[in-house]
Amino acid sequence: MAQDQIKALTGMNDVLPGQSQVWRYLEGQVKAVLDGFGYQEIRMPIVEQTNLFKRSIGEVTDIVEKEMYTFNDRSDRSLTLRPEGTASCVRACDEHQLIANNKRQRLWYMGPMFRYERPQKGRYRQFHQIGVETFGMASADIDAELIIMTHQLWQRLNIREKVTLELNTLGSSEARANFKAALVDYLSERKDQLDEDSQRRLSTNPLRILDSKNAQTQALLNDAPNFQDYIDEESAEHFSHLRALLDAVGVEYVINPRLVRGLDYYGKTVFEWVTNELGAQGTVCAGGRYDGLVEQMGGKATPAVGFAMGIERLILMLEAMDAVPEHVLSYVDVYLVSELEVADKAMVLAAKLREQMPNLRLQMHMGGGKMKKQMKQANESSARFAFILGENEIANGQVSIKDLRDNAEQISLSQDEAANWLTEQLTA
RNA sequence: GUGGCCGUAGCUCAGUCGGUAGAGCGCAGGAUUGUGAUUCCUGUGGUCGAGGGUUCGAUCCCCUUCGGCCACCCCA
Repeated sequence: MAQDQIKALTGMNDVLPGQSQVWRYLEGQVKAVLDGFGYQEIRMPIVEQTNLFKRSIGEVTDIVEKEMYTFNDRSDRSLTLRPEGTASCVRACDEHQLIANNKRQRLWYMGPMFRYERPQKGRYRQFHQIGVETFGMASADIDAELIIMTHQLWQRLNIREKVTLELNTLGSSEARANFKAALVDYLSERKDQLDEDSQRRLSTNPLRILDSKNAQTQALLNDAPNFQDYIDEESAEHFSHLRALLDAVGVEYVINPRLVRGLDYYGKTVFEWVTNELGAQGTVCAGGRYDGLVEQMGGKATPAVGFAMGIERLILMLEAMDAVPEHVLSYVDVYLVSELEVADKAMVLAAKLREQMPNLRLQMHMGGGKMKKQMKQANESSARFAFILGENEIANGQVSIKDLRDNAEQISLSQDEAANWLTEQLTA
């Protein structure tokens, strides 16, 4: 290997052939579920004005303070590679009047996000999310729909048993502010008993202290102010409505009063799907309600709920659980080999088959070579069948077919019958 | 940003108490001029992550640096 070889940047990964098959499988399953619920795709730019993220995510969050890929372009404007999708989505919806006058929208997007963090398992500097955002719907039924939708996805992906839904409500901004003040009062008096990180969070993001992994801090929190005493009535009703809907549909959840979420814009419902299959990065999908964000960003007050899931994390899960179906790795149905003398006839047969079967995945051997070599290529191609053309077959208008998976007897068919026979085999 | 572990062939790893390296798998060819996945034979494989220091001599010891993995912080 060359020493001065240029390599991919830290935390930015190539998705190689084979891996990409799994990505396409996952994306396909997600799209199928989204289609089933009538959600529409929206595609936003990957780069935005830096201020968009500062305004939406919150100036004092870690994302904005130290994790953004921010640079000046040639016109000296400050631009940022998006660290998440919600801000861009809200911007696009407002800019194009998609949510004017509380018009309802159910939207999704998929693509790369960028955060300058130290990579570790399930966390990369360029990572990929599938995000879902809904606008114009204030009642808890849409919160429930989103959760039910993800629940259905886990079932489709066969990972349902290994993910747990954690649920909480953050209440109204007033309730949250009151609670935050009380919490800060309580903890400030006991500051010396807090772990170092939590002491810092006391001034930056006190609610996050609830999330602390430090045992002593958690013990201290047992006697701290309880959010139940601060929650506003409307949020409490919203939450119980959501719970009733999930109960009715049979989606199980765990109430986690200490689930807070890092971004400033969340209020009322927050949820996370977590797993212990992935080491430290156990959150596979997370979201919540952000009724205040659209207005905060200069639009009209518009209720909104959404979530995002991490594609890399889901793929790690699929692999950890061995939940990738066999057929996903196959990318060829038929591998066509031929003797050099009839290679042009093979081209003609391939063209004919492709015309008759638009969905057929047919790969042709190129460059001739010995039959042994061609068959070896066929075997490695993931094809189920090798189609063999030699002078004998051409003389009889036939094609020989070998099943590469089981050791069935090789057969010969008339070339005209091949398409029908294949259709039968591949749909069986 | 902080901490721990690790960098030897395409991959997984061994090794040299300091004398410029080896296995398995893979890959290529052949046994088998119309047949893969099994078997057998042959071949291909490396500036031992990079730079510097000590030394007659460094892949090995020391320093620096880069990269990877995992964890903290934080998040999908």
